[in-house]
Amino acid sequence: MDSKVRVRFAPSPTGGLHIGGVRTVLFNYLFAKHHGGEFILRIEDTDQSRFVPGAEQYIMDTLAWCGLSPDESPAVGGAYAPYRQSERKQLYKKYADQLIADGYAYYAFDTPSDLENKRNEIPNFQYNKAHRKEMKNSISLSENEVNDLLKNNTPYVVRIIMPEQETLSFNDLIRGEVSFDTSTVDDKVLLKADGMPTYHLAVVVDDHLMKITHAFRGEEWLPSAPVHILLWKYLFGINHMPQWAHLPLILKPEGHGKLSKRDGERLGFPVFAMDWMDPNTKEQTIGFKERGFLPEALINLLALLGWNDGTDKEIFSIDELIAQFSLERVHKGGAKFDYEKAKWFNQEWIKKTSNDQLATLVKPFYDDAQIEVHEPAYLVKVIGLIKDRCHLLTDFITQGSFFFKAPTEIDTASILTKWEEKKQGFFTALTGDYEAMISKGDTQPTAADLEIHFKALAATHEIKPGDLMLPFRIMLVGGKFGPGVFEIIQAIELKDAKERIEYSLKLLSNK
RNA sequence: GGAGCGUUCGACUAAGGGUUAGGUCACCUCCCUUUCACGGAGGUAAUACGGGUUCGAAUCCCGUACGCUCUACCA
Repeated sequence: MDSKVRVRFAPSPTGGLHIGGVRTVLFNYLFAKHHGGEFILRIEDTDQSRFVPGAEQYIMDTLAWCGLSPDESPAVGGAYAPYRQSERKQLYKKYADQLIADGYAYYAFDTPSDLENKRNEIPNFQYNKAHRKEMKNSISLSENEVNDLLKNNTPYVVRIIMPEQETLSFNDLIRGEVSFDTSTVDDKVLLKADGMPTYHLAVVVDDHLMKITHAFRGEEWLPSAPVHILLWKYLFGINHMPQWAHLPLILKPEGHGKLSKRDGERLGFPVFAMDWMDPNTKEQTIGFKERGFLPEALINLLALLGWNDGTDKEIFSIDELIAQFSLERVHKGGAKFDYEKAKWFNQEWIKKTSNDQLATLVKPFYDDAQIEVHEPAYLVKVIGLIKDRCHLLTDFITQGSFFFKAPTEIDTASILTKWEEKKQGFFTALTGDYEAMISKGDTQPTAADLEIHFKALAATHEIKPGDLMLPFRIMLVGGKFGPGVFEIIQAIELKDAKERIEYSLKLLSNK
């Protein structure tokens, strides 16, 4: 048996965490835990120009919320620290030097504008065998020229020499054998002018140093795989290379292409796991968490986007996912994201969650909506009454706020279509009866008792109860929704019910 | 342009040479519900196209089309 399974998620801290990223984390995590291995978080902050303060913390907060905490990370440390590539900067140069010494890489002194000019001059310009002799580098220049440039501290990058017409293939855990002709990829930069490695060098060096056994990443990385394979071959030996798996992409719900932050804004659903505010632009992006998703539901729906266990089962806990997960059942093709189905997953998880737990989860949403919850037990009771009609935690506000304060918006239009004098009389009598019950001290009638009383009163007024139910409901909750009318009264109690009826009656008489 | 990868109902997917191509979301109908939901019962709806191989193809092979990704001193 091989050594212990070690996988890593290696994001660059440039902004909020997209659900595609969360799914990459998930598959890493599931694979690691399924095999009793370790999951490492490594921060790839090699591009200083794109560094966004707070993004790293956001990533860690998101993983914590999702319940996908790493075994090793910049925050918790580990045997292979540091886990931030910017703090590992000095490590990479020696490998770049080694590649140059071994003839696999070279210095290139071209300035950004040199490259830009070249690209403008030659359509589809590639820095490769065909053109590298036209450029300013240690292949085209004499040894003396190169030494002079280096001595004068001329900025340079290190580029890999892509061999010509060498077929490179590897076994992708998801796709099977994939092969490339090395001539189709250019001489990638390995070490930048600022001394930082590019992704290509850093990923190989760090995966080696951190003893990564399986490397998962998005499908968009497939075309650069030959560079990484070559680097493994040159630096550490191809036999030590981790097993690669390129994950399918999460696509836009309509049209084509990768799901992006913009799609969420356009179509009105979250794309980031949690709220994210860009510290530079102050732009706010909504997250699944704040939209009212349970982390279990987000994990569940992401797992089923591109994977299934081969049965009809769709609801999985994280432990069930760990037990069942296998890369063989991960799809090759991308999957379109469907927000309706996402909400269905959340609804299923709301149903699975106890009322007590839901109460603590829902409470912050009530606080944000400035709805005061005096008694936690009352909130639990309300949740029991409305939970079946909630898809999102935020639905507990729209479905439940009237339990805490009388509605101010009353759909009087719906009452007025069939409103008549005798109904007015009925409700006036009803408030009278409620008043009498209150003064008798009978403040806690059951829903069943209230219904019996209501029907009896309707009979004396010679009105069918059915003609009264809808207006009654609207008076109590403001609109055509909510649980049973008498259960509502039982919950909000008689005094409140009476006041709501009176308020609506006043509105109606003004119309 | 080049390279790589992909393609089953509108969406997520099952079926790995033999099924009336199954399930879930969405949509429609009905039942339940004196509201809205939940729940229950039904329904509409798919193997991109063209060639092979085979007694038999969604499944294997070839071609075509379409789509996606990459083609930065970004990851």
